[in-house]
Amino acid sequence: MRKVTIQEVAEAAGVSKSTMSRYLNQNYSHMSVSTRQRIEKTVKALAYRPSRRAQSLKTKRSRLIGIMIADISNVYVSLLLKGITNYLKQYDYQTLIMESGNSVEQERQQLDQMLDQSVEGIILQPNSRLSATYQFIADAEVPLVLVDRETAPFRWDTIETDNYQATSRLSAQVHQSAEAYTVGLVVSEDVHAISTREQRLAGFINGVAPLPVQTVELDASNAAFTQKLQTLLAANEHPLVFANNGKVLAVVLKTLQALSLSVPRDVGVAGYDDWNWAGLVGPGISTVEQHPDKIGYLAGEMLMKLVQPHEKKPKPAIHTLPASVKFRQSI
Amino acid sequence: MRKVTIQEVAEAAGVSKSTMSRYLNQNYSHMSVSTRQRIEKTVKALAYRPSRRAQSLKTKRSRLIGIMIADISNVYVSLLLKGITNYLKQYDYQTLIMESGNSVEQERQQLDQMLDQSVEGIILQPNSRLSATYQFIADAEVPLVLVDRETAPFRWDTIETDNYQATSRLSAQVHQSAEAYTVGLVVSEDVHAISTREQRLAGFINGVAPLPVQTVELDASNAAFTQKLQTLLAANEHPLVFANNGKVLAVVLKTLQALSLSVPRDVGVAGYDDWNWAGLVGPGISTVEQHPDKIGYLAGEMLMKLVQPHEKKPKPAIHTLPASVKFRQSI
DNA sequence: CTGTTAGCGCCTTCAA
DNA sequence: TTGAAGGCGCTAACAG
Repeated sequence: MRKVTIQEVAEAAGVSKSTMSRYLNQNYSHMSVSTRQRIEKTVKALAYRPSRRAQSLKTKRSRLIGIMIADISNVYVSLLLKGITNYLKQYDYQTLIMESGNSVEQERQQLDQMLDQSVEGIILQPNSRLSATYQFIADAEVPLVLVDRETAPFRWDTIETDNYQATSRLSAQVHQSAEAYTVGLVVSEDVHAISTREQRLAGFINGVAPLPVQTVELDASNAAFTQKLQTLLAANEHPLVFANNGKVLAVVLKTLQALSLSVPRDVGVAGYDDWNWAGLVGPGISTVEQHPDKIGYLAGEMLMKLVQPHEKKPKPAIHTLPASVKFRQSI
Repeated sequence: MRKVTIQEVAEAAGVSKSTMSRYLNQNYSHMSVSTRQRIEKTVKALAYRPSRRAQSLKTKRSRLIGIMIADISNVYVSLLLKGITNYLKQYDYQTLIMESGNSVEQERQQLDQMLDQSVEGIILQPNSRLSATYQFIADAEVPLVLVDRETAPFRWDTIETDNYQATSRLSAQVHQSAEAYTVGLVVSEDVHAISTREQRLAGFINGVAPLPVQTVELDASNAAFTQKLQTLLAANEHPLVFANNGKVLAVVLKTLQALSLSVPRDVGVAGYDDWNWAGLVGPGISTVEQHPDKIGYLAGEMLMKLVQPHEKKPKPAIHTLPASVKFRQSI
């Protein structure tokens, strides 16, 4: 049962390809009712469905939108995707999802492939902080919306969390705490690679001020963190550990468990939670909860505005969404 | 900067479209080195990239494979996707990802759209248990691989976890426990809708036998579960609660926390864990950990075998992957 | 070694 | 109200 073409249905219905095409595009204006019904029946009988490829070759509309994220196994990202598809489902668009694996080169390759597939628009969680990196997308005249992270200088619609504010509010809780912390320890992946991480670090420093703040970078292993922590404890410090994202928070908690450290007696803990599980762990971990689904939904909305032919295009802007701060017993 | 076509590069390089096409498809066999280099330079200068749509219209190869899952925000699914893309990245294929929202009708619509986009193959987490539901895909001669769940009668390659075995092994731990459980309580979404859930229920009953087993269905709220649990406790039962998937486990744990019940003193808990967080919660929750990334990877591999033109097609089979059972203190 | 020609499946004037 | 013809960007014989 090979795919049937417009030619074949047309013949079966006893009309020309042009008439078929008119039917498909709902140009019923000047078509006799009888022809229309005849075509309708034939289409149903043959289970005919037009080929998008052929259509789009002609019309330049692929009905494809590209979504480029850093890591698809990330919970934040999966909720983001949920939000995007949730908005897009009312439209007749399909999503081409690719992941960059946090590599700028791979990202570029994948984006090129997206363009090759003639996507009509792109939602991007950028790996690079430079707008110039993505200029080629604008050159190809493909609408672009950034999510989660921003690039400089400002150029495209960007939807992100209010990281500075939220982190600041959460970490300021340290001043209400019965525990007397002597140092803040921010655990993060490469801080300066991504705008978001920098914003959170800055927010933390602001929130706990005048407490001194140290940072430790988390790579493949947790060795650096473990060592840093033990050094601090050996020096009789009382650290407040801050995990800069959900993945890091998981590592931090597992490390503390492995070291049999008590929270918040030995160390305080706070951080970003993507899983919504932090409330169940230990005494309840104080966290920032983002709303990636909302970010995705809004990104979908923005992109559709840019893609739809007849909408007036709004000026690009940065949209900052508030995050929820959950105060629990871990500080 | 509109997209440049093969025609334009050909003219710029002073060759015909055919020669350009040969270059693109690496048919260098009978092409003078000078032409080749000239083309190479022009292509680079104009930043030319061929249009996949046009190519595929001719060649019937879209380089697109469709992935249809039930719920994209599910952690299991995001790891599954990771596994698939992880395998596919060595090939030049893009993924069209859609979600069915656990609805058979929506699933059908989306699958139709996938076929409209001329995907070369489909990986499907089916919502229906009937193979007949998906016969139209076979009719369209599009290779199909099922993941996570199976349909009957057997017809396509299927990659899934060994749910019965794993659940059985985990729940058999009840016989080693110091706690004297009097009843098993399986919490699940609609058990008979999905093969996987039935397998787990059966495995649980087998593992805890001869302990009596009750079930409770989880819908939007946790009310039914809460009530059932309180009834059992009021009757002085000592229940072992089993959460049939990761989502349900989260609800169960949050409910127990809300009721201030102690684990395992008041109730024992075990279940399926998608997050890998269960070890951090309470006394450590005994769980089955699946390996969705491996399922995805294998699914990608199977599909590529079916899609690649020159491979000999293996007979379809059901591939059952073992899960890990983590014994912790919650039983 | 390279160009000419004829489509792939559909849409879109232009005529009839 | 309908059909014929041309073309979207590319590939693949077939010539030369």
